[in-house]
Amino acid sequence: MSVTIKDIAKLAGVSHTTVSRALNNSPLIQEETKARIRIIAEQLDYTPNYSAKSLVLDRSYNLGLFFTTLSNGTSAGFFYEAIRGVNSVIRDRYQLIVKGIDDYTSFHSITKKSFDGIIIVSQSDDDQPIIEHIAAKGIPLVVLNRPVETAGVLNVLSDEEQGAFHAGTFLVQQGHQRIALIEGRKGFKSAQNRKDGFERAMDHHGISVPPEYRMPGLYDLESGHKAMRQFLSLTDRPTAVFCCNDEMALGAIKAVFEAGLQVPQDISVVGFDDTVFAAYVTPALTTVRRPIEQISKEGAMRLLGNIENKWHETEQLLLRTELIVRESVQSLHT
Amino acid sequence: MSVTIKDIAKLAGVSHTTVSRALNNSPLIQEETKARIRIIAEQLDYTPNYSAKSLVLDRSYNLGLFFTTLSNGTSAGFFYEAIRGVNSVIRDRYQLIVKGIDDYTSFHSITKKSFDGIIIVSQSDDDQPIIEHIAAKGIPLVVLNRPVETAGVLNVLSDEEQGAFHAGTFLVQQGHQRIALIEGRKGFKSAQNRKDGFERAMDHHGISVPPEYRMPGLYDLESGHKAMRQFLSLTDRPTAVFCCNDEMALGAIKAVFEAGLQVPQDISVVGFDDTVFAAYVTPALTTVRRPIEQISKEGAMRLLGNIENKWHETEQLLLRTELIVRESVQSLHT
DNA sequence: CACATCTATGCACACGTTAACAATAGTCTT
DNA sequence: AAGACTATTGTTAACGTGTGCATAGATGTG
Repeated sequence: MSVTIKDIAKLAGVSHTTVSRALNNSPLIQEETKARIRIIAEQLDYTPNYSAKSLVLDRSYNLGLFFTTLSNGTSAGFFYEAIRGVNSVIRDRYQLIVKGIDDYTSFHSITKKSFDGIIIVSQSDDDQPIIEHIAAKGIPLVVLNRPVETAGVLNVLSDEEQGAFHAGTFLVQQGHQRIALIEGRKGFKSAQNRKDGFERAMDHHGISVPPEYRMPGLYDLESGHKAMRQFLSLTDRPTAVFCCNDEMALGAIKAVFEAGLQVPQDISVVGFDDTVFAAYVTPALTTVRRPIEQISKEGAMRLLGNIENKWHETEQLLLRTELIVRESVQSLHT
Repeated sequence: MSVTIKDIAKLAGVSHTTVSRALNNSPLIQEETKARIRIIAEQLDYTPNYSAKSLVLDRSYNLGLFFTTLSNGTSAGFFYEAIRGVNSVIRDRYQLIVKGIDDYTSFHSITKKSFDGIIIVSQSDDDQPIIEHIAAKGIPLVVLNRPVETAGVLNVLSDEEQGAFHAGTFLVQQGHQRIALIEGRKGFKSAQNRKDGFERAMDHHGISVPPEYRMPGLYDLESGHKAMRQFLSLTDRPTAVFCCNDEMALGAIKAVFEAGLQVPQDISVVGFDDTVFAAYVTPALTTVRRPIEQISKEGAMRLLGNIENKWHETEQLLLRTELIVRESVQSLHT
């Protein structure tokens, strides 16, 4: 039905071996012959059968891009930027297969034959089993966004603990003492890191955060909203709230306005991630920027290097986060 | 290196054909034999080589999910919901390959062998060539989000013109007369539809929209911001602005606040899409909801039906949009 | 000129799987 | 009891491509 190298061979009056070599630009074939074969291939609109190639070359031309989950807790902006970053690096060379790890009932089908390499955007320690599985199968792997110790696994992430530390410190420097925290989704590593960084900042500046100034969150708008309402109901309410991501910050700000109060005049809010809308909400959100697209690009480049040079570099790459000061924090200094 | 059916055959003392049949649960094989072979396969941790299967079965187990572009103009929320919807339908049965159409330099590699089916989330008439190409190759195809006439192509979309008509009508009903428009990205079909619906509403209610009440936009925050600044500089500024998506609406609202004015007291704003944050901005955004996840699920289901039953249903499915009234529109009736 | 060397091409097989056809043994029918 | 039929398994080829080895002609070499 579709055109094969044998069809080309027949028309060119050569063996299919010669066609194969010609199309792969083997030095064994005369330039003249190559040219002739290429023209015929072109005319017949020949496309190689990748299944056949894969079978004999033992390469799948597939890269996996796995997220902890596609259903919940992964923010859209994050997801988008990650895919975009990876895609911009791999372009034509591989097909990008997107999956949620929680969609797998068994890792059985993840083999060296079906993936030339895998990128995991990991948000949770629960991803460890799949990481071990992939590493054990000897598939080139890079894990983004979460520190991983597994041998032979590349690792690219940003220093979120440090970012949160800066954000916390900034609040203190602006004169805040009563500072509350809305935590990230339980089980997500980033949630832990951000909380840790925040608390280190508080400790470092001798500020204590009482239990009623801590609320759990789910990284979504609604949980930020709910948490802030809780804070507002306190008799001694905080003057500033550190939210573990921008979406929760947005929900929190909403709650403040609904209570008839102002951000930042009555209460200051800090987010994390610097999502696209952070600059455009009112007030513009002070937040911590995390170079997601750079992380995914860097990760993809390292993965390709690893696949193609068969060269394992286990070093961890830690990219810097950056505090972006906008308008959502009030200085309490007279 | 890796386990094949021949290895299993050797251990089971049968031919590899029997193993193949057993693992595919062929009725030709005795239950007892099947059981024995399955156990051995399990023990050896056998995984079929999909390249080999593909080669002989002439199926790739791949579904393509193509977007007009991954780089620009596709909003993150939209992208996320589309992938999520499709993914939830296909689950284990296929691998989902995500691509931007503008990444293709040639459609040459898109063949029946490499994709069992394709879903295009199309935003622009410029996608027509690839649609024709895929249809010509006889690959099952469903186009989402944009009307398509090409024969044999399934089509699922929402009635955006109607949604925009409702939004425009709503503004008029609230007593607005001076109504401005921030358009969507040029070349995007949705931009045209939304504009058309809006204008039909204006015509229908006998309201004219002068040229200075029309600004181009790019579907992003910044262009909405810029357009609104333009409107605010008019001596006779509009009382309401219809923005062709929520992101531009958010940018527009920002511009209003920056000018020291209030939404909706001084100026009303309507968006389109009902993105996750629409309910959480201040004021909560009145907008048109578009069932993206439903569209993508419906599209994926139809595609699978088409692939598996080889059954072409060319009918177009038009899903309803819905006006979500929140707080960003002021009623001008006393 | 006989022999070695090099160049361009072909032959045959391999990759792992499925499927058409063949073969064998057992069961049923009349 | 012979022929037909059934149930189960095996033999062999096929899918499309790449590669080790053989081959044939050309060229060089002493």
